Amino acid sequence: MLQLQVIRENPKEVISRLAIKNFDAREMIPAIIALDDKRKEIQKQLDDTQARSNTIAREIGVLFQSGKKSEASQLKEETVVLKNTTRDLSVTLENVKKELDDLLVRVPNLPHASVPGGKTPEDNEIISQEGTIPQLPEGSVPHWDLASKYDIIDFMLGVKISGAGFPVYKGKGARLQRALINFFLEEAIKAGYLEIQPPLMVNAASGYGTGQLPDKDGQMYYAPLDDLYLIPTAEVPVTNIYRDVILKESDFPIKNVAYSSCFRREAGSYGKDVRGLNRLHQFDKVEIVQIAHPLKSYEILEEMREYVAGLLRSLGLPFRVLKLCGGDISFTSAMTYDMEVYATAQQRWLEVSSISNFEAFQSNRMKLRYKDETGKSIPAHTLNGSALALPRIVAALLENNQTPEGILVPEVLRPYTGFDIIS
RNA sequence: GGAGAGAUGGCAGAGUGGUCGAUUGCGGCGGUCUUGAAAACCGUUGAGGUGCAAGCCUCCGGGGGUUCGAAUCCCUCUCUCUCCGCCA
Repeated sequence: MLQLQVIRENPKEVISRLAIKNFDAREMIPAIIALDDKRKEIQKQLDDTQARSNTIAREIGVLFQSGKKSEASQLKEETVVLKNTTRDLSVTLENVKKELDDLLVRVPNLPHASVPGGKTPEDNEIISQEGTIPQLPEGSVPHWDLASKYDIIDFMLGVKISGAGFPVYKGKGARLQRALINFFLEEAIKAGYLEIQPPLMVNAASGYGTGQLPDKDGQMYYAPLDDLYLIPTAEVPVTNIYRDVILKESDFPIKNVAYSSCFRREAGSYGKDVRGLNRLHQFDKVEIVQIAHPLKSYEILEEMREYVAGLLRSLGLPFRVLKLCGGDISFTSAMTYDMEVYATAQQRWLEVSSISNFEAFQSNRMKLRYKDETGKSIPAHTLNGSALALPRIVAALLENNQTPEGILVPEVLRPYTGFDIIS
């Protein structure tokens, strides 16, 4: 969530920046400030009452010790009134705080000044495009047909075991996927990331920390018996490592990489978009997370974008980079780049990575701070990006690399797969 | 799943009703000494709210209660550890 200080200091700017995200905050922001004023006022009254109670309690202690019982019991009478006042003020304060918090958590992150306006994905800005879109041979088919032709991914078997959106990878399909995971992890380690193997289930506090809760609880699988959520991305457990942590400035930058399975209910999705590997309930992803000094976070966002671009280049996939517009950027993000690869047989771009700077939005919510040279606690900036999401990479590789002899494995993967063609 | 023990500052570990936000040690930071370092010695060192500041308020796992006053007593929840059971 946004820092109250930011809202109080620049209410007009906050409102106009939120308008870029198509969020109308014209009523909300003044309401938040008014509630905070009220909070301060009640807090002051409560503090004064408690200060008086504390003074009296100390005096009574002294009086008892010196045997002045009647004077002590006289003072006790005043405390009865103070106790009632304290209780009433505490209740009021809690209510105001809750009301304030309910409003605050509904305010999206401010988009960075460079984020373009716009309402739909069509308004996203195409920053760059590289790689050659291959000329496919006669009789080329989408990846779901290749999957069954070479018996490497079985969608119907997944339906039998679990349901739609839970494919079964077999043989060279499974090995290709495992090779990609290892390749992505090793590249990240070379780039200075620390590998993390996080839990795949998280508690509610972690869901709140990264912003999946309370908004998107319907998108996560939930185990009510144990009150645990299946992670939709490794971002959740990895970023929450740093929840309630106060870092030193010398700790920056923190670079973590994690492979995990990801689980998404994708409630409400249907149609051609969900065919084959395009959209799944369970998929694998390698995620990079950085915790950064606020002055460095945008530099790091670019570094992460360039890192992911490097992965796509080495796999030989044609890709483009989008800068998301205000309407398409997520609730928690200040700036997001999407990376899309071209799946030639489907003739469409598939999103394989989303790289975001959350600035202090997540940190503020999960109390992730660092101490500056004056000893003051300041929220750190958090960033993350997919590097990369597996299924759509697999889809694009299968489609783009198909030949009459079989599917060619990119050079860089061969040390990991142990084979160079799927036939 | 059954039985027992416990939860205090970055860590270790005192404190069982009255200036205790908390003794002490380690660690961290600053200094003295030293060519430099170590050792030794001195000082400093939790978080949040509010205020120009002094200060005031809150926090000893979470919540509730008793009391003029709770880290300390009571209830409750959560978690951790030990033993038993089960188990990749």
